[in-house]
Amino acid sequence: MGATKTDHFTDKQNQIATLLKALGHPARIAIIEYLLKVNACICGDIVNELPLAQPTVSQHLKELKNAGLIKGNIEGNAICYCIDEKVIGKLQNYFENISTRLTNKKNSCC
Amino acid sequence: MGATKTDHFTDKQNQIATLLKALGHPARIAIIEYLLKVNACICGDIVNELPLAQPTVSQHLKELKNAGLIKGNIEGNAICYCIDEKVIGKLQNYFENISTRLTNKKNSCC
DNA sequence: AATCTATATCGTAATATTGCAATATATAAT
DNA sequence: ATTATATATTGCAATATTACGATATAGATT
Repeated sequence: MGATKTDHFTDKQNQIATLLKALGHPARIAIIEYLLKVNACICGDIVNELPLAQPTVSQHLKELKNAGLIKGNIEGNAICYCIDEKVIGKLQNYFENISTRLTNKKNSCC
Repeated sequence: MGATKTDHFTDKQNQIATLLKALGHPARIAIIEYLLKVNACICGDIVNELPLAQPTVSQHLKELKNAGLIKGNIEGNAICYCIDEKVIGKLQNYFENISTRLTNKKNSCC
């Protein structure tokens, strides 16, 4: 096999999994953190920041874009990349919800 | 290639990526959500909850355990699985931090 | 038009992941 | 001791991911 059985899970589960999978690689975490660090949208520059070849970076950017985590606007002959706040908010809420439910629970056995 | 170049990134980036990668599969999200839903540690039961064969579920549980997201205590001839609150808290903080930094930033171009 | 710069796509090799049948292990119950 | 139950491990096939060289594309500059 090798193909994930997405059809057996709920849409929400698949959506969250897709987002987290997209962030589940250090290069893509590094991209997100770089976009944050410069505190602006980046036009160019990303390839030079990462220890990976240009096609590899391009591929990682594509995956982040496909997952909806970043947006890319064409800006002259460069592309302006930005983090999508909404999606990050979604993830924040997801983990916040889990956290509160865990603290309310008072684990008995572990 | 095919092997992730973890050595080129910071420890923190690799740690976060490892956690998110472990959660980047709907079956593992479903496991976490089931552990939450029953509001207790689960001894047994998980295999019957998921639309996957027992060895597959066992493998997913192992990955969650390796990433540190769940803990498993042997309880008779079953195993008692629980979510590790600390690690979830870490993820919550991570996304909260990104969120606040994003709202402070007031995206200019996107 | 020719050239430069930035990014994307193609092709491909190396490796990792997903899923499961078969089998092993280990405790519980009879 | 034998059997039942729960979970893990092994082995393997199908598929996905990662990485990059080569090449394509597209706007900017000269």
